[in-house]
Amino acid sequence: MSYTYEYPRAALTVDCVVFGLDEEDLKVMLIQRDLPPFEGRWALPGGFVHLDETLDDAAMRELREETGLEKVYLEQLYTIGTIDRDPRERVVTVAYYALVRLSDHRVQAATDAREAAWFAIDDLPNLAFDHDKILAMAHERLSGKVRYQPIGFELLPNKFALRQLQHLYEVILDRPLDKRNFRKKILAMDILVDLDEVETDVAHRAARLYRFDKKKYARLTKQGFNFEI
Amino acid sequence: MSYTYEYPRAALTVDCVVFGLDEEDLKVMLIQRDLPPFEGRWALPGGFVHLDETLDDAAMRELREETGLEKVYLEQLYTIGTIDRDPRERVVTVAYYALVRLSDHRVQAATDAREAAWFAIDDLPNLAFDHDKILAMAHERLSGKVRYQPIGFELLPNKFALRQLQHLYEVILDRPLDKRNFRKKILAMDILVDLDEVETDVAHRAARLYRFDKKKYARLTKQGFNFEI
DNA sequence: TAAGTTTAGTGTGTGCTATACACTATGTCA
DNA sequence: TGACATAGTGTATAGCACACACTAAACTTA
Repeated sequence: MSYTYEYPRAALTVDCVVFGLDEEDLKVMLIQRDLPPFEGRWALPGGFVHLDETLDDAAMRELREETGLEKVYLEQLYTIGTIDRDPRERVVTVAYYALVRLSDHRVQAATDAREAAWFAIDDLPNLAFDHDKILAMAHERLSGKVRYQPIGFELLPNKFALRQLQHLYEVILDRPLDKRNFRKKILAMDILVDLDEVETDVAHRAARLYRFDKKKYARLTKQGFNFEI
Repeated sequence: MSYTYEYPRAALTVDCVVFGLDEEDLKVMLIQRDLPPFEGRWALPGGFVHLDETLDDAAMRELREETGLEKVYLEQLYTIGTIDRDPRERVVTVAYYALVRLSDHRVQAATDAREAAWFAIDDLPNLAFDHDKILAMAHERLSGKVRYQPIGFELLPNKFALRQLQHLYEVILDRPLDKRNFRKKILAMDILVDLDEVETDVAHRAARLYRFDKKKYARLTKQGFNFEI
C-alpha cells in the first residue's frame, strides 16, 4: 500500500521527555535505538503519528509501547521543524514532556525489546538527533512551570511527606529552600490534606503524610487563588 | 508532479494570530477565505508548510504573503492535531502568534487579493475551522506572558509615553492599573530610556517619550532580574 | 488674556509578605 | 539509655504591593 500527494509532505512524529524523581535526582527515561540512524544511541521515546489518532494520543501510545508507562501527566512542549534534524528526510516532531511517579511505575523494561533506562538529568549520555535540545527545553519548561502550577505532585507518590515535596522543589529549581518558610507557605495555601498517617520503615522520627487535594485546588483557583512557590 | 509514501501523511500548516493595539482595543488581523471550505468566512492567516523552510519561516512567509506584514515578533503557540478539524483531510497545524506595531504597519490590504482586516478582540466574526479556539489560546498566552516578559513593547511604537504603556497593560490584562504605582514600578526596573522628547500634536500637556532598552534588559536579566507587572 | 479642559507628573503611609534564623520533639538503633 | 536522624515549630525585620489626591503644564475657547 502506498499514498500519493500532489505536494511533498514532511513526516510527523512525537517525542516524549519523561521525567521521574527519586530520593536523589531528577531523572529522564531514554530508550536505546535498535535501528539506524543513530543505531545504539540513546534517544527520547517517540515515533510516527498515525492518521487516526490525535497528537496527544500518539504521544501516549508511543510511551506505552516503548516504556510501558500509562496514565502519566502529559503536556505538549514545542514543535520542532528544523529542516535537517533527521538525516533521512524532513521530519517535524511535536515534543511532549511527561511526569511520572517513580514510586508507582517501577523501572520497567520496554515492552518492545528496546532497552529503556532512567538517567539523572545532569549525567546524560550522547543523544540521537536533536534530542539533547528537546530535553533541555523540557527541563527549562518544567523548572519554570513547577513554580506556578502544582504539577510537581505528579512526580510524588500520592501520599508524601513535606520533606519529599521540598526535596522535589530543591532538585527541580536547583537551589536550597528554607524548611520553615517552605512549610509555612505550602500549608498556608490549604491545598494539602493531612492524612493523619505517618511514614513507616524509617530509621528516625516518622513524618506526617499528606496528599494534594485536586478539587480544593480547582475551587480555590476559580476564586482567584494563584499557586506559587 | 506527485509524491508517494509508504504510509499516509497528514498535511502540515501554520496559522498566525496577529495582535495589534490601537488607542482603543487589542485587535486581531483576519483574512477572508476565497476558497472552500468556509469560503467567505474570516480566518487566521496561514497555509501549508513547504519542505524547504522551517516552521518559523513558513509562518513568516504566510504573514508576508497574506497580510503584507514583515519583521514582526513571532512566537510558536501550540500544535493542534484534532482529527477532524479540516473537513477535507487530516491537517495538523502549528499555531503562532505575532505582535505588530499598528503605528508602523498601517492597516494594509492583503497582497494576494484576499481581504484582510483588523477586528477588536471582543467583537470577532464567526471564524473558519477551529480558529476561534486557536485565537482564544493565543489571547490567553498573551495575557499570561505579557506580565513576566517585556513583549508588550512589540505592540507599541518605538517611542511611547508611559500612558500608552499603561493603557497596553490595562487592555491586555483587562483591568485598571494605578497610575502612580505603575510608573513607579516600570521606572524602577530601569529598562526604559528617557528620550528627552515630548509628544507633539496633542491637545493637552505633552507627555515625555521613552523607549524600551533591549540591551539593558538583557544585561539585567543575566544578573537575575525578573520583569514583572 | 483669562478661564476651562485635559492629561502629565508626583509621595507617603500601611499592611502584608518574603526571608532569615535555631531549637525542641520524637522515634530508631546500638 | 544515650547517640543519632529527621520532624516540627515561631518571631523579628525589611522590603514590596497597594491605596490614595493633588499640583503642573499645555492647549482651547470665549
